[in-house]
Amino acid sequence: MDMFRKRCKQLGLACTHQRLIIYRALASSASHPTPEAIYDQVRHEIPSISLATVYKNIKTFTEAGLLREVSVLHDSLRLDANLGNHHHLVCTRCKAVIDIPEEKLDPIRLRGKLPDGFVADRFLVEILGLCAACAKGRTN
Amino acid sequence: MDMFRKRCKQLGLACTHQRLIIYRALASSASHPTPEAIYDQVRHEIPSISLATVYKNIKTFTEAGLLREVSVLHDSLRLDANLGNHHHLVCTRCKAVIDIPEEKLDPIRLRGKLPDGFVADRFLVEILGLCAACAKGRTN
DNA sequence: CTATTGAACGATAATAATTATCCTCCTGTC
DNA sequence: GACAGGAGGATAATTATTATCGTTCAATAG
Ligand SMILES: [Mn+2]
Ligand SMILES: [Mn+2]
Ligand SMILES: [Zn+2]
Ligand SMILES: [Zn+2]
Repeated sequence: MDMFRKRCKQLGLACTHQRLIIYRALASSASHPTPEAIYDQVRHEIPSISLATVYKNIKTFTEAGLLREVSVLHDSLRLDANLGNHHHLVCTRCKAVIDIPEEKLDPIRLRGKLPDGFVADRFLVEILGLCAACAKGRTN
Repeated sequence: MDMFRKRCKQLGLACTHQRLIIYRALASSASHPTPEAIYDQVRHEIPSISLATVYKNIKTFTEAGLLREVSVLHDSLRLDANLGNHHHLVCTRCKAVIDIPEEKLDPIRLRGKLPDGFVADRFLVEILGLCAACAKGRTN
């Protein structure tokens, strides 16, 4: 956890008490928590912390590469009337979603058994990257 | 598009003018639109339509299996401090996210070239299904 | 074709999630 | 220890989504 201090220095971020606790809460969790869940966790140690601080630091950490968002498209509901099996290209910058046929990938196959009693229904594959427009220039 | 009338009858849904136009907007779009985008599109034909109607019918269609949501976890931000390569099991009922090592799947590999000028960065795989608790009983 | 009726619609309020604002305070540096 | 700028806290504002409720319309029976 002293490694966190170093990373902050590298990144030019102040290593505040709040940041340390927030990061520790995240790093010690296996549940992929929401901002609210982190807030609830952190309040055990810093009862006076503001939810806005949690949000701000989540963003800061994510931009710094200390954290990842589990889903790129969580900001707004996106719908698909194409019920056939296919995958998606997702532009991480403009959030464009482009169909690609499933034959464009080697088949997705499990090796061995899943943990717990998890019952799998289907595989969802997103190829993250930049769409043509975003890959080129600034303006999209 | 007359097939839509049939599906509605099968499902016990009234085939309203609004539903027809909303569904047509979705079916004819390749962009995986947001509810707002559908609303804007539909308003060309039904200027008086309510945004709430669009939301309600999106939900109706999704529950009926006429539509799919592109991302299962769009409702709230979920964070991950595990930066190593791994995949996720996602419970579609309680939204639990569980890590699985990438060796649990055959490697994801592209066959041939991607369309457009899309520049891929990484593959994101989610195994959708039910977690142990949700697979068993009602209460979770 | 008309009457009937429950489902669906439109308007809008309410809730939830996230971001912005602004003033105060603390970390990092000298 | 003093200083400056970034960071935190409180809270307002914004955005996304859902709930409420009175009115209207699609489906069906007569
Ligand atoms: Mn699609
Ligand atoms: Mn993970
Ligand atoms: Zn793009
Ligand atoms: Zn579950």
